[in-house]
Amino acid sequence: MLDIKFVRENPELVKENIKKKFQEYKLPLVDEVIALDVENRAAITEAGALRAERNRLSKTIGGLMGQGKRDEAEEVKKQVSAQADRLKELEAKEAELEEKIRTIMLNIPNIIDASVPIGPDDSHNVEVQRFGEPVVPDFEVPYHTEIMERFGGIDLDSARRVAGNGFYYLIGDIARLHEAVLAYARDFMIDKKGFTYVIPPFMMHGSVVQGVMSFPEMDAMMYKIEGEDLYLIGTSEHTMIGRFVDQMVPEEQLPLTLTSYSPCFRKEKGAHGLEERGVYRIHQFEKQEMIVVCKPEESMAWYDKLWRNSVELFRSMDIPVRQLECCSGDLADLKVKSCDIEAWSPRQQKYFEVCSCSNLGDAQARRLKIRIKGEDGNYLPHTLNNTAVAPPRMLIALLENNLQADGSVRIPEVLRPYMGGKTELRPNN
RNA sequence: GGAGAGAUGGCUGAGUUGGUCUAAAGCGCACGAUUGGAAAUCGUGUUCACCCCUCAAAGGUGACAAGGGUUCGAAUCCCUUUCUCUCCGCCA
Repeated sequence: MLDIKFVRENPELVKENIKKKFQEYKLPLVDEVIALDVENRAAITEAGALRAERNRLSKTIGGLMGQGKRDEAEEVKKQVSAQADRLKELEAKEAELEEKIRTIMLNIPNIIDASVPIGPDDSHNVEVQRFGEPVVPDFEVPYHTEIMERFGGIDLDSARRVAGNGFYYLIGDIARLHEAVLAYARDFMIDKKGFTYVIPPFMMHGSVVQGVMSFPEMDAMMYKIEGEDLYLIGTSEHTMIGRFVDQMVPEEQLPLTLTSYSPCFRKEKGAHGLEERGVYRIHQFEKQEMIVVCKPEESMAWYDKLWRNSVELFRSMDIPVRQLECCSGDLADLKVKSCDIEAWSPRQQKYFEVCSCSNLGDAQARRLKIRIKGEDGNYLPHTLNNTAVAPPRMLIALLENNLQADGSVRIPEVLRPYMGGKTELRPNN
């Protein structure tokens, strides 16, 4: 979310930015919101003057009452009452205008970074760099659930009976591999990158949900607990960032470099390709996440560090990846710059998304009123987030890339301590 | 889940028969005086958002958990919600 003052002072820049994002239909919003802002400030000024007058008269009444001059006090009361209607009218107008302005501001996209490639949709995203050789083995790589089944590692049929489509039982070594990946990623972020490990709440109040996402997003993603004002989180970012909403953070604490673990629950309403026989897009998964809150001038450096962390992490598990930069049209409105880290799928012989790294600039901080108490005054920090690992989806890449010709799966060295020292998984039969 | 008590500035904490609350006092912090330097002492200052404004200053409005209500006027009275503490119950 942009600052209304910024829009007021730089309307042309904001419009240029909207064009870059191929959202021409939003252009009229700029002039509209500026007009509403003028009206709103006029109302605020007039209401302020009326309240000042009311406060002054009320004090007079207090004085008169104290002296026992009841009749005179009654006279002054009438004067105050005379203004009451106008003030009420203005207050209603203020509330209405503010709501309208906020709604529009939420729809005006953040100013994207100058380096973001321009394009209308995800087909124009740009592959920046590949890391590791995308190997195509000379044997057939089966569908990921089939690999898991060879180890007796997955039961989707029972999961469907118990919870419905989009859930899974992971069993035995596959379940253990799932946890190994999370534990390794956690330790990687703690020990190698110096991030602070956090386990946040996995549920939150409706007011927090409304703070961290828009209504359509909420409707499409969030599960609600019946009879309670509680929602299951769709990502730990919800409660990790929610922690700072309306807070003033001392500058000494920056940069906040956090790595959080949580299960994630998503309705995936309207999402195509909720696959019946896989764990690619599902209602429940687990994620190790990176969150950074930093000074504005440092956010781009952190952005580069964050996506490189993901690359390093995946390469250490022998998974080839590439960095795919989101073009302007594919960039969510809140984001300044964003890229996906995609893992190589030998079966499909293409890359698929496993991490998403975003620099939100100060948009999220402004929207959620997260502020930094600095030496030279207060300011809005920049916020960033990135996926470390999100299994079971990432297990698809892990299994496919480490599958051997004889049907066994090699366990990457870094994961072995978390697998009881095993070097490979052997099929049951 | 039941009963009771609470939520006030960076912290502690007064204020609850509505009216100089323009939120006491203390601590902390910043600056200054004093000192060879420091401690102690003394003095001054010390929330945020918004409006007004070329800038600054001055001024204005709002904010005492959140939201709503009563009133000429609410930290104070009423309602709803959230959270905290104590006791009981239940529980990994």
